[in-house]
Amino acid sequence: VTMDSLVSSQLESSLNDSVTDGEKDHGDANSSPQVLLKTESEAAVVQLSDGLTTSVQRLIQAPQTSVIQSPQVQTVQIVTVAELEDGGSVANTQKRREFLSRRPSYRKILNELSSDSPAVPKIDEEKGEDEAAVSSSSTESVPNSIYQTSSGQYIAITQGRAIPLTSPAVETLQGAQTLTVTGSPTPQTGAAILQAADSSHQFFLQGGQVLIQAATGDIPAYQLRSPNSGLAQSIVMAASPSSMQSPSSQHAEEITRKREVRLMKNREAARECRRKKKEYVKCLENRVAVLENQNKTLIEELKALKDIYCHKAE
DNA sequence: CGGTGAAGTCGTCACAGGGA
DNA sequence: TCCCTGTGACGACTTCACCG
Repeated sequence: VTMDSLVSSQLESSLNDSVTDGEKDHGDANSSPQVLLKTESEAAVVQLSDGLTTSVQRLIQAPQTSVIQSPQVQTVQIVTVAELEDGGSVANTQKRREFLSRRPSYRKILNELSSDSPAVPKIDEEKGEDEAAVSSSSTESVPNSIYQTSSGQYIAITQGRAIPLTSPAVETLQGAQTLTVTGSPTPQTGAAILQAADSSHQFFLQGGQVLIQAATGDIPAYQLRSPNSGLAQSIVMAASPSSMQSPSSQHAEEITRKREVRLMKNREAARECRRKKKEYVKCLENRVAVLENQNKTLIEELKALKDIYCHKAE
């Protein structure tokens, strides 16, 4: 193994791709693949023993004066496994895009990191497990989000599905009508069950939200309200498109609805992705701090050993 | 106090990859 | 092959600090 410098522990890519794991395998240098590392300005080229060439980026650079060159703790960050082309004929942007699109998800990366190091927190596979626990009935589920489409349809997104909502039994309340029709099996103040239009799903309205009919007429409008505050959080329209439109426009309506559902889901996905990305970056920063500390400790330890050795030699 | 640039946030699009 | 999900890119918008 030849290495010019101590490089950062593999962070970005899967641990399976890492050359060695400095935190874990201090005494297991033999199992590491052979690498030849040629440092360049920012990145370095690593040739693995199996002939695979890859680009390596140095995240943490050891001080130039460092004398620690133990092969056991040398780790590299593999940025891309795309083969390096001699002429570099592919445009930079294209390469960059290729690299970016091939990155594994933050969840994957973090979970792999966490499986290696218990200090690294895992990202939950499923968001809202606690919420799901609230629901006990098999037909009950907790919608991640309730939306109104531009066509006026009121839908809930749950378990990756968009489900239209309606009211199977409407109670009249002094000009306002509640869509909250059944009590929760586990009674909870302000909690309610909402029945899906296809009767296949019921939704548990959390946070004491109730659905109030806010307008009468051809297109009923509903508001999500908290019983405590009484403030309307949003106005939604629960009319079914098919009840108002000709069959010819239903197709276009369906396309629009599908598009809106897709946009909605993508919006949520983007939010979730950004959240994970932040978590991931935070995790990396923590790891950098840990490794820096470790490095510092090792340098001090080495200095102390050197001192002892020099004293003995004298 | 208004103009301005940097940084952050959000929604949308495009696309790769995985599962059915 | 199709559909869905995750994620980078991009533009629009907001917030904030700085400056004249």
